[in-house]
Amino acid sequence: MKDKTWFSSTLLDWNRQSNDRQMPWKGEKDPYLVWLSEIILQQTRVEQGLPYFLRFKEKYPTVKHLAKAPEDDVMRLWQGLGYYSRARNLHHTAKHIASELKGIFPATYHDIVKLKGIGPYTAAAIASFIFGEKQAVVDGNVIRVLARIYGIDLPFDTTEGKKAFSELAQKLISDTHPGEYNQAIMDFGATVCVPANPKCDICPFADKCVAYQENRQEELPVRAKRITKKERFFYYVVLKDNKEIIITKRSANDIWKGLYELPMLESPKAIRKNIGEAVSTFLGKKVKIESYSKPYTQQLTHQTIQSVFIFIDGEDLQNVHIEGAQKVPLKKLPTFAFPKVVHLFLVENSLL
DNA sequence: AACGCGGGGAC
DNA sequence: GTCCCAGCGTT
Repeated sequence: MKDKTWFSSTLLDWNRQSNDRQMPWKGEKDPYLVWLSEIILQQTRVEQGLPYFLRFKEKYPTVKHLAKAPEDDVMRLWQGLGYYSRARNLHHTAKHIASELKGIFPATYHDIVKLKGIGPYTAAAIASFIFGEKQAVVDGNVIRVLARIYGIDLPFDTTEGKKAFSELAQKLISDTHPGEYNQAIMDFGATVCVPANPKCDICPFADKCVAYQENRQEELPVRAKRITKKERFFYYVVLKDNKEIIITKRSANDIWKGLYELPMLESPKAIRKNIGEAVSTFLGKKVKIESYSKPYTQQLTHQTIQSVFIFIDGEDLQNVHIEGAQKVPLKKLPTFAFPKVVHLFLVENSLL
């Protein structure tokens, strides 16, 4: 019979009998390290985030180490992981904790959720794992597990849907072992109730699972909105001599904010001719194009970006003036964080 | 309430 | 190709 604790006790039984998922931050009692792991894992698979967690823990073992690091160093360590606002907010909050909170991490969900970069999910995770507070996490795993077992076809990416899943999650969480419960439901979603081809044959909920009983596993959960991709065309200008190169920092509220790149001209559509003119206008002086790199196509979640790198013939770096640009020794390039495509170009051309 | 934000892996 | 991933901040 489905009594009040049916869900949580079934889940905790599964966790103790069948869950062998190991991760370095599991059981961690230092709130800084749990916080760090949770930020890294936002919208990121464990396997992808793991090496980053180990590198951050090694380089910044405490919140104070992180707080006194230059932002460029933090971005450099985050390079390649994506969603770079996570790194900026992580650093911002580390400085806030070190200076305003005397290095002490807040101890309640209410106070934790106020921190920049920490929302309902991360606050619930930290509050329950570290402080034993009864706050249910709601992430992609939890939504999928609950949608299937309880047959919820309300779209989860709406205000109404979010509220419904949060309330159900909070109703189901274990009174006595909230932290273990939160960990278990996410492990369960990540290993058994997976998005495609869930392992219903070994699922302890199967006989009560609405989705399984009605064979609707692939239909649940329901998302309301579909992602629309936009196309963008980036034309990068390689301005270098034997020892220096010109780079710029992305500062607009756009993709890759906080990272560095080469001077770049963006076009709403592919420029098929007169690229020389466009580049000359961009640089404010007549230039002759020496050659082009191969086109680099990058598939991101919300946009497709095609980038071409343009080599300029006989350019004199002294006479180039680009707003916000800086000339740096080639040797120093490894200290800057670049978007994946720029990094790849630099590596393929032996500049990095 | 709606939108923007990376990169990688599974299918 | 599409979808999803230990979500969040901004507008």
